[in-house]
Amino acid sequence: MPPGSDTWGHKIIFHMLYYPENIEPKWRKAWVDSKLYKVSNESDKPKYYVLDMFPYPSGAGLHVGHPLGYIASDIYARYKRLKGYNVLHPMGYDAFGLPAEQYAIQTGVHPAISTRENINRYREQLDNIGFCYDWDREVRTCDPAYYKWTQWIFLQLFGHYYDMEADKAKPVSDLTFIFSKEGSRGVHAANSQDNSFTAEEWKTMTARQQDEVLMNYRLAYRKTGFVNWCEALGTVLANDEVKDGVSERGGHPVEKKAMMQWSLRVTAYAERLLNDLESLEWTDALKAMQRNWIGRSEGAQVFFDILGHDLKLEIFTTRPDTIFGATFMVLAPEHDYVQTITTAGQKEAVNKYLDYVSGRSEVDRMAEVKEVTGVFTGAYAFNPFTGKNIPIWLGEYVLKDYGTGAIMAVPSDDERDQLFARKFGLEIIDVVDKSNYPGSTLHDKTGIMVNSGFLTGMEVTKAIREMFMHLEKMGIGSKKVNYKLRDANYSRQRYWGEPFPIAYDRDGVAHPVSEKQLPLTLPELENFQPASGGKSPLARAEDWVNQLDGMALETDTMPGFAGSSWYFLRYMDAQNDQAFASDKAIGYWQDVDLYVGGTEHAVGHLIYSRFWHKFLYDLGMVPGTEPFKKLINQGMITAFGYYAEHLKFGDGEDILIGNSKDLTQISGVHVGSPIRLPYVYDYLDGQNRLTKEKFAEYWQSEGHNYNVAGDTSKYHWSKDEQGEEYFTVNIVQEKMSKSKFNVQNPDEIVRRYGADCFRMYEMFLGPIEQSKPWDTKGIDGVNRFLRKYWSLFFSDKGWDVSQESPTAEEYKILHTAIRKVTEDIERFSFNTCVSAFMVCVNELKRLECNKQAILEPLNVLLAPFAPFITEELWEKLGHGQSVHLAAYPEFDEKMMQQDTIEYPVCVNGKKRDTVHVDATLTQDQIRELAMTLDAVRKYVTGKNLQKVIVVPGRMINLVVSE
RNA sequence: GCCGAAGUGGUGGAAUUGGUAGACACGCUGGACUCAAAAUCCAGUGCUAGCAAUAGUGUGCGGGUUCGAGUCCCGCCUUCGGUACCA
Repeated sequence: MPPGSDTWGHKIIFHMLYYPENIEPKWRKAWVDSKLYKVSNESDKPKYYVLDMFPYPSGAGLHVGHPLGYIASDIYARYKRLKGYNVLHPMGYDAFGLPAEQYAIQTGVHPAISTRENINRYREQLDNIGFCYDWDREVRTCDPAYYKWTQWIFLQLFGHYYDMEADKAKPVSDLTFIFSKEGSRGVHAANSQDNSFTAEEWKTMTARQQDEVLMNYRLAYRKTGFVNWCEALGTVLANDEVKDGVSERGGHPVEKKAMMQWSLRVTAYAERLLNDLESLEWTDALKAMQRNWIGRSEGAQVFFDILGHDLKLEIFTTRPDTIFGATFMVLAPEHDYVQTITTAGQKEAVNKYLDYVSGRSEVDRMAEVKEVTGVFTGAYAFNPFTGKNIPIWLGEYVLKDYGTGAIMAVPSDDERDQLFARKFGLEIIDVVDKSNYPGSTLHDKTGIMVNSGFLTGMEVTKAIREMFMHLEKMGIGSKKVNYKLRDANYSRQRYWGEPFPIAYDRDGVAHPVSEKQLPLTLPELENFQPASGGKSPLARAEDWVNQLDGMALETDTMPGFAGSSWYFLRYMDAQNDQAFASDKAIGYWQDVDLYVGGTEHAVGHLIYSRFWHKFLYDLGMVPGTEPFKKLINQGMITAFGYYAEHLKFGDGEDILIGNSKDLTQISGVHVGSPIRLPYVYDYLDGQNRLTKEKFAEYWQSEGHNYNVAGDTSKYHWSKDEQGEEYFTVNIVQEKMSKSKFNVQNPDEIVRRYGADCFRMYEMFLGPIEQSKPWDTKGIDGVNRFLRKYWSLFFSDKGWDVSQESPTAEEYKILHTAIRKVTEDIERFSFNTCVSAFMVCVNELKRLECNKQAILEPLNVLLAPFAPFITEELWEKLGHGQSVHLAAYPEFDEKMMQQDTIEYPVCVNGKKRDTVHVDATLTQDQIRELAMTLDAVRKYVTGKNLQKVIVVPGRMINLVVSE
């Protein structure tokens, strides 16, 4: 409807009605022109840093799930500004990543170009929503001016080792100095392999030998790691590109392949990462996830002799007390000793088993509980306590990177060991008597030792202590702390990531590229296919690789978490080309006060960032040991997915609609997956059935035929009593992603309802931390609210705001809202804030309140949620300065006083009546009053009144028995 | 498997410390205005029985603690996130 008249031709004053399209573009521009959201690094105000987890700019564009957290943090940032803080609230892009490279391989479009396009689109979409970001501080991890510093920090990691005594990182030059004075004896440092050498030996080593020794100590170091290798595709695959042991694309076999990889020694920081969790305002759930991820356990490192070899088998156990029950050993299939110790007779069986395991993912290996697998190596170890030779097996449930990759199996006291022993007929000796501890599980460290030599008769806890002493005395073991946390694999055989500032000489010794040469930029490439042997495409850019005289650059690139581990520091001083950020800027902003992002980053990103931050702290480059003081997780917005499952075909065999060849071709969907029917919702009947008739309509409709075939004659339809042919559609909630055709873009909503409505609707959907399905059904409610709010300021005459003094009731409504909204913002309950605004506006409307003394503070209260409408009304109220620079309204308790309180009257906990009670009455007076009520008499007559419970201000409960 | 979270009307959700279950919305039903529609406004709306007053029942399932349990305890079920190369 055009503004100015309605369809009857009646004149209306157009600004009396709320049209976001008349308001929002105007303020969007005005705020840019006036640099309203520009943040200074100098201010008398207290600082507050509100950070969003920056997005990966995918080709599907920003979807409605992204802004959920951004809107919440935007509201909080605006709220803090109104409260008088200098608020840093920046945004940027995590712009390196696999999808852009995949896209480049498919289309030939350079990742830099597609990424730039995606970023531009993201920016447009973000701008639409009215965020208060200071865009002058934007960062892009793929920008050389940014990744120069990612490379620089890597060089620091490369150039440092972890001194366990000082409990901090120190320069590798300190290490070489000590080695040349005292040899390895003088060093207590985190390392990959224990070495022992004298100062003399150190000095006589070749450069290459010294380099190998130092590599064991560096915080960024090289070691052999395993990758998912797909021979058919000639490339290394990410874990989520592998499904059931085959590549998701094409279904080719995938195996584990050993490659020399860079790693980061995050384990050196394990203890600090664990201990410092306490100081953080994170949810207990998140802290628990981090604790479990770090997985600290105290136990014993024990060495067993291997018969017929000059080798010691190192194992880690938390239950050294059960060593008398250790009847066999299990090694990870990838264990270094496997080839050495396997006997000729077992070679074939072992190789067959290794083949099987190489196609198994770690999740598969851990998740398999019903069926244990393993193979005997033919070798034996010696158990010095029982004096028996015990067989050494391989088993996939033992992982190479956890502990030492080998365990002593105690089948009596470990469930998996027990399953293993049962399956392969291995000996089981009971060593712990738990009969005194009914209800305790195998896992509990309780019971009395039996069949255990000198430990027999001891309590488990005492036996553990006793055994530690014994092992040390015998010189075959010691107390040790083990972490589940593993060093981070830091190499990717990809193009679209940060190049390593590392060059190898002819001996293969790694040298840092000089800082002056940073950034070491990516070469231009035409072809983004991996190079031969699964190497990064960079290996094909020979000129680039050999640009340093006599040296060859590393061709792998850094992983996604490199750039995202420190980006929050760059925002503090984003333009700096002398340092990653100036001391002054870091000194002012310190750390992130509030960090908002998804739980999916609970362990990965949040462990690595904390690790980098602690490292930079050790180097004196950041003032605190933790980057993120307070953190809240936003839930995911899911989409509804519609699936036709298990359709019957002709002979009764379970199949899908269409044929499998089409499916693979059209969407890459696996055969055997349920078939997706995008946007089918409108065609379903009440029981979620799609009838044959409706299917035809669905098929005709635009854009719906992603993976269904139009020829329905091949389908097997179910038939109901009326002869109606149909199949049932299952509705599930799932992640939004381009490949699922379920991405919902915010643009359309913003265009139709305005940004204010979109912002408030996203908040209104539910608690921020909960995942929930996207559905626009309820958006009209928020839209009506905004129109109603707008209408408070207008009457038939047009703009109509009164200067009258408000009544007590009006003040109470306002202050109820101020209290509720403020409390709820503080506890990040934004959905209930929106409800509180609705209640407030409903009540003011009922009173036809148009008084400035009420509407003005309310407008400021609403400004963080709906920045556009409030700015417009603020201007109309006669203010020359932005509402976003106003002062937050103060709550006044005096406005809340009430004469009577409404009490529910319950009998045995069930509500039977309500009563209004004078607010000044005491508890006893209320109790007496309750007895006189008709409703009470009815329930009490003829029964025993046991007692009357009065909870002041809350409720009255009568306890009655027969 | 392991770690973490969630489960409340037809739908999204509220109930902050153990104290009126279903706030606020959507949807639906009826009504007002209109030639009609849209928009707006008013009323009703957990379920079962009943004309009604009312009664019973009700927060994933099974137990328990309590005057009182969505909330606490024990045991399950289902869904979602992570599980180390998606970001």
